[in-house]
Formats: sequence, structure tokens, C-alpha cells
Amino acid sequence: MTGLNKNLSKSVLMNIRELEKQRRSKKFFLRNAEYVAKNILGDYLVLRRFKTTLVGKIVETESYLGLQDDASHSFGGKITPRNRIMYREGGFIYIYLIYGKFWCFNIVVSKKDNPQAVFIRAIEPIAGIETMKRKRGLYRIEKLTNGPCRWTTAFGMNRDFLGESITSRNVFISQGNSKAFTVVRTKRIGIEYATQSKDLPLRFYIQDNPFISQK
DNA sequence: CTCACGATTAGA
DNA sequence: CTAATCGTGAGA
Repeated sequence: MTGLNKNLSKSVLMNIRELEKQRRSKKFFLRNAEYVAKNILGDYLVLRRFKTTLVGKIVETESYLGLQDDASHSFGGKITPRNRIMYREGGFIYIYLIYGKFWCFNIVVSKKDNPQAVFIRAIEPIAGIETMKRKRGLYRIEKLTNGPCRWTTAFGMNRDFLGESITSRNVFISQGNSKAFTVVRTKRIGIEYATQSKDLPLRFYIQDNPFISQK
């Protein structure tokens, strides 16, 4: 816990201008899903709304490769009203409801008609923590954002964000100021239905980060 | 129109 | 371990 508190207080020193200066460009999201998933670890997800700004460090991601990946919603070129956004060029939000109550947040990446996505599985809370606690109805920080639908709840992410840009003034990714960590690579979680691709090592996380999702 | 189910979570 | 909970997508 001591180490965690130290990290948090250090990060809070960042201000919004600093974050804006390092904002990831549209061009960055034209890269493939593996590249983006790996390289946004340590980056900051920034959500500005009304008076509060929520910031979280991205600590766990998965890549979904699209056409050839039977775990992906766009496998085999499938197009539905829900996943249509995946077929646009990278830089948009693909968010969907799961189990009737949770929201899964993805960033569409790669070029138009190459429907790849990066799934953000966990973040470390950095700023706006009181708001996150309130939205989660939970006051212990350890379980605030350590899961794909826990952090989206903490950030108030929902269907309103479907198709929105991830490079806008109010919603963006800011390049991390330190990449001094080890990246662990494993197979993806919760995709047992995918017979061919389920064991591909497409999940990435920051080693020893306390906010990695529990299996 | 019907109906099975999910890139999860909380709670027993 | 299981229930929760509803939009989505496939099929009739």
C-alpha cells in the first residue's frame, strides 16, 4: 500500500496541460491492434466532463485482430449495427453492453475496413478518485478500477460514448511519461468460445501493477 | 417474433 | 459456486 500511495501522489502532480501536450494522435490509432495494445500501457486515459477530470493509467489491455480472430466481434467480416464502428479507421470508441449491466470499452484501431480493436481491461486511478468511488458506490480503492467493467463504471462510460472520437478535447489518451516497467504477455480472458484464437498471447499488462484484473 | 447468451461482477 | 440482467443477433 505504501508504494501505491506514493505512485498516486506523484501522478496527481500532473496537470491537464501536460496531459494534453502528450495526446495520442489519430495517426497513432491507425497502427495494428497488437502495437497499440502494447504501447498504450503506461499511457493515461483522460475524460473531462463538467467540472471534474478523470484520469487513469492504462495497465492492462487486449488486442482483437478482427477478420481472422474468432474471438473478435468482427470475425469473418461480420457487420452488425453494434460493431459497425469497427470498420472505420482507427480512433473511435467501440463500447458495448455485456451481461445486461456492464460496459466493455474498446478503441478501434488500424485502417478503414480492417476492423481491429484494443480492449482496455484495467486502469490505475490517478485523478478524480472521489468521483470514481461515488460512481462505483465503493470506497476501497483496490477494487475501484481493476477490471474491464469496473473501470468503465468508475468513469461513467456507457452507450453515449459509442462511436465517439478517442482523440478529442474531452476524451483522449495521453502518452505516458515513464515506460520503466516490464510488460507481461498472456492469452486473453473470457473468450473460451473462440476455438481457434483463444490461446493467442494477445493480452498485455504491466508487471506487478496492483490494478490488474483478477482472473 | 422468439430466445439464448455474453471480451463480467458481486456475493454466498 | 451461481445469479444478475437486457441488448443483441440469429433464426423461424
